[in-house]
Amino acid sequence: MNELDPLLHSQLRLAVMSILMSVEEADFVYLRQQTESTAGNLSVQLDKLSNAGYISVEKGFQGKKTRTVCRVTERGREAFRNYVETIRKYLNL
Amino acid sequence: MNELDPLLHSQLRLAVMSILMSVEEADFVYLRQQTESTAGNLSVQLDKLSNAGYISVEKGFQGKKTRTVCRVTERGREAFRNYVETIRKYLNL
DNA sequence: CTAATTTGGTTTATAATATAAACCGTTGTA
DNA sequence: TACAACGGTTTATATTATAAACCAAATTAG
Repeated sequence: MNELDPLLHSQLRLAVMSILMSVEEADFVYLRQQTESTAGNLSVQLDKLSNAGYISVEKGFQGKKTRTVCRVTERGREAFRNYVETIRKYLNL
Repeated sequence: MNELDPLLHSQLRLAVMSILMSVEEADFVYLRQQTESTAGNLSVQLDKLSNAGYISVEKGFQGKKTRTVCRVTERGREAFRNYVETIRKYLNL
């Protein structure tokens, strides 16, 4: 039995990756709404995904308001696919 | 997005449940071998699953040696199935 | 027989993780 | 000019996973 990538085996980070896998671009506010997480928690988990190179985080402006846009990187896609394959074995899927 | 049962969203506990779902009875030593976990870790996680009523743990003897046999309960089966359904949404499966 | 070693665990300490609370700068608004 | 709201970040806390230390019984070695 293989190890489950600890970076992905976390409820919130998995939810974020799940969204980004299907959407290709999502900002902080949207992720917060979809995941129903607190801003602090989301911020921390985005950092971790970013530091791992699984997502890119771009801070820009929407008019005068700041806007943080996230995208999954190719590395992130691969890690996600790999996680899916691994956990399928645990779930007997 | 639903919550992932924290009792099952743990590498080792999920591995144990996965095994028990397909085997219907497994002892401590077997689980230790299959999961490649330390005895301490396994002991703790079995306790948690047991306290949650997800598995039954029976301590008996095999000749003169002690033998701890585990089985998944109906409650455990249901929780596992539910976990699978929930995480499928995260994984887009 | 007695002393080590192994087996099958449990208990306890530690390290890592997730999460929320408190905070901060900017921007609209009363 | 305050003061609330938005978009976050940083820091503190509580939980969790994990390994290390330990224990009793059984086996093996001298």
